[in-house]
Amino acid sequence: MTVSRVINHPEQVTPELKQLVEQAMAILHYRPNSAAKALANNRTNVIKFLILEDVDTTEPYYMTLLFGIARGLDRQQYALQLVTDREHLDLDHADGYIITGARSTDCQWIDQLAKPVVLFGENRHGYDFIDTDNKLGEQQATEYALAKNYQSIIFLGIDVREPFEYSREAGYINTLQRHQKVPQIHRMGNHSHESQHFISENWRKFARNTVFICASDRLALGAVRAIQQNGGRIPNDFGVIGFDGVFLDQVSNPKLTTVKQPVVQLGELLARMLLQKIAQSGAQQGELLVPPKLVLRGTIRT
Amino acid sequence: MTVSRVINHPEQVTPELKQLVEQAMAILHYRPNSAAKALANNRTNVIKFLILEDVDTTEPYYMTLLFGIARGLDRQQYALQLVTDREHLDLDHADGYIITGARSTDCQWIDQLAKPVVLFGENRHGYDFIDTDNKLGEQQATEYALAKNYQSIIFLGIDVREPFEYSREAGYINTLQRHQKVPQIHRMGNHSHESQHFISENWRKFARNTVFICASDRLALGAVRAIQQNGGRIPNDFGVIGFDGVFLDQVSNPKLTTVKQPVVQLGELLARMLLQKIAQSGAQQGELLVPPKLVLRGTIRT
DNA sequence: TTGTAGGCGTTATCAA
DNA sequence: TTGATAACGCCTACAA
Repeated sequence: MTVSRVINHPEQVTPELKQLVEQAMAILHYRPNSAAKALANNRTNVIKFLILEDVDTTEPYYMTLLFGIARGLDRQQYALQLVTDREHLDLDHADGYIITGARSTDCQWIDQLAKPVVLFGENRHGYDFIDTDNKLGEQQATEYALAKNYQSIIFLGIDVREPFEYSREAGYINTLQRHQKVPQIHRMGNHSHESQHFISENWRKFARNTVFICASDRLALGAVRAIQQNGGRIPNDFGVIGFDGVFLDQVSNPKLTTVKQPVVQLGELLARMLLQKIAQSGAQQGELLVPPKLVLRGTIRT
Repeated sequence: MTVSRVINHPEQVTPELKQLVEQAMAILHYRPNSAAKALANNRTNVIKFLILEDVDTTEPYYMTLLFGIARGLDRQQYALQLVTDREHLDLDHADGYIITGARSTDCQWIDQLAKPVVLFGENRHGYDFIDTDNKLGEQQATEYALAKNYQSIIFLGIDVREPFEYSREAGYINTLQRHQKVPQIHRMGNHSHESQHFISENWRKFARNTVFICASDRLALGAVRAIQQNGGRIPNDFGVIGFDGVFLDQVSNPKLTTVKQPVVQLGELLARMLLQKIAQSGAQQGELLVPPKLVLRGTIRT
C-alpha cells in the first residue's frame, strides 16, 4: 500500500519513507503490473482506432496516421487496437476511441459510447477533434498563386458535403475575395480521371496563366495529366496545387506542389489528446487545427 | 467458475449446463474482462513491435507492416505497442515481440527475452521468422528478363552483409547459371544516387539490350534516371526491375517493373504466428517465406 | 502518516 | 461433473 502511495500520491508520504521505498524499488527492479492496475481501476490500458471508411490498403494515408497514433501512445503504457470492420465493431475493452471517417449518421452510436472519444477530422457536432487547418492550407495555396501572378485561379473541389471540403473552399474563396477576384469552383468525385476529363473537355475555356487549386492530390494528378495532354506548359502557362502531401504528390511528374498535411504529427496529437481526456475523466478537449505546409515543387512557378 | 469452464474447457461441462450458461451469457451480454483474465493468467494481452532501424517516417514500408500487424491482431483481443527507441527499450508488460531490423549484435539481448519472439526478416540464428521469399523473387525477375531476350543481365545489389541480400543475389545467380550465363554483380549503398552515379560513370560499358536487376526500388529509381540521362531507351534498349513494390515503384516515370512484397499480408502473418506461438507456450514456429509477385509496368519489355 | 481489509473478474486447485 | 476457495497485484476506504 505504501508503495502504491509513493507512486500515485507521493505527497501523502514522508520524504524518508518515500526514499526508502524508492531505493527498494530500484534494487528489486520493481515494475507495476499493468494488468492488476487495469483491473483495480476498471481500465484496460487499450485505446481503439476506428477507421469507418473503406481502407484502400494501397493508400498510405491511414497507415501513416496509425503510425503516428502508435507513436503518441507508446510512452504511456497504452496499447492500440485497430478496428476496420464496420459490421462487427467490437467496442468493449477500451478506455477510449479515436475515430476517423465518421459521417453524420454515425453520431447516433458515437453518442452512446461510454468512454472518451476524439475524432480525426473536422465536425460540426461538438465532438473534440484534431484536423489539418484546411482553410489555412488553401489560403496559403491561393495567396501563393496570386503572388506568382497567375491570372485565373480555379478551384477543383470534391463533391461531398463534408466540413473538410467546406473549409478548403472557404480558404480559397476568402482569399480571392480579399483580392477582389471572383471565385470559380468546380466539384467532382475524388478521382484523377474526373479532373482529367473535366479539364480536357473544357480546355478551350482555360486561358494561359491559369492555376488549378485542387482539394486533393488525386485531383491535382489528373489536372497535370490533362494539361500535359493538351500541350499546356507546366508551370509556366499552367499551375497546379494539390492537397495532402501523402504519397501521391510524389507520383506525379513533375512532382506536385501541394499543401502537405503533417499526418504523423496529427496521429501523435490525437493520441495525446485522447490520453489527456481519459486522465481528466472525459473532460472536453476542444478542437485543434494544425497548420499544413505549402510544399513547392514542380507544378507552379517559384 | 462454470462459466469459465464453458469458455475455456467446454469438454468438461455437460451439454445441458453448457447450453444454459451460453443462453445466460447471451441474455446478459456477458463479455469476459480481459484485464482480469490477464491478471489471473499472468498475461498482458499486449504484443510489442520493435523497429530497431531508424524509421524514416516518409518511407511507408514499416507503416504498412505495422498496419498489417494491427490487422492480424485485432480479432484476438490483443493490442499492440510500437517501440522505436533503441535506447530505452521498454520490454516489460508484453506477451511477445515482433522484431524487425535486428542485426547479429542484437542476438545477445534477444536471447534473454522471457517471452516469445518472432522476427521479420530472414536470419540465420534459428529465430522463427517470416519474410518475403527474396530468392524466388529475383529468380522470377531474372527468368522474365531472360524470356524477353535481353542479352546482358546485371545485378545491382546493396552493400550489406544481410541474409535478405544474399538471398536476392542467390536468386539471380542461380537463374543465370542455369542458363549458362555469367553473373555480374555490383554492390553499393541503398540510395538512388549511388546507382545513378554508377551507371552514368560506366555508361559506355553497357551494351544495348541490357537489364538491370536491382535489389531495391531505390536503386532501380536511380538506374532509370541514369539511363534516361544518357539517352537510353526504356524498355526497348534497357530494362530495369526493382524490388519492394512499396510506394517508390510508383514514383518513377515510367513506373517500375518490380518484385512486389505483400507487406500488409506479411504483417498479418507475423501477428498470427506470434499469437500461435504464445498459445503454444513458446513452441518453435519455424520459417515462413512468402512468395512475392513480379509486377509488370513500364521499365521492361512485355 | 501509515497499515489493514476487501474487492476488482478471472482461473487453478482441490473438495464434494 | 460441478462447486468452493484462494490467488493474481493493485487501489479505495477506513482504522490505527
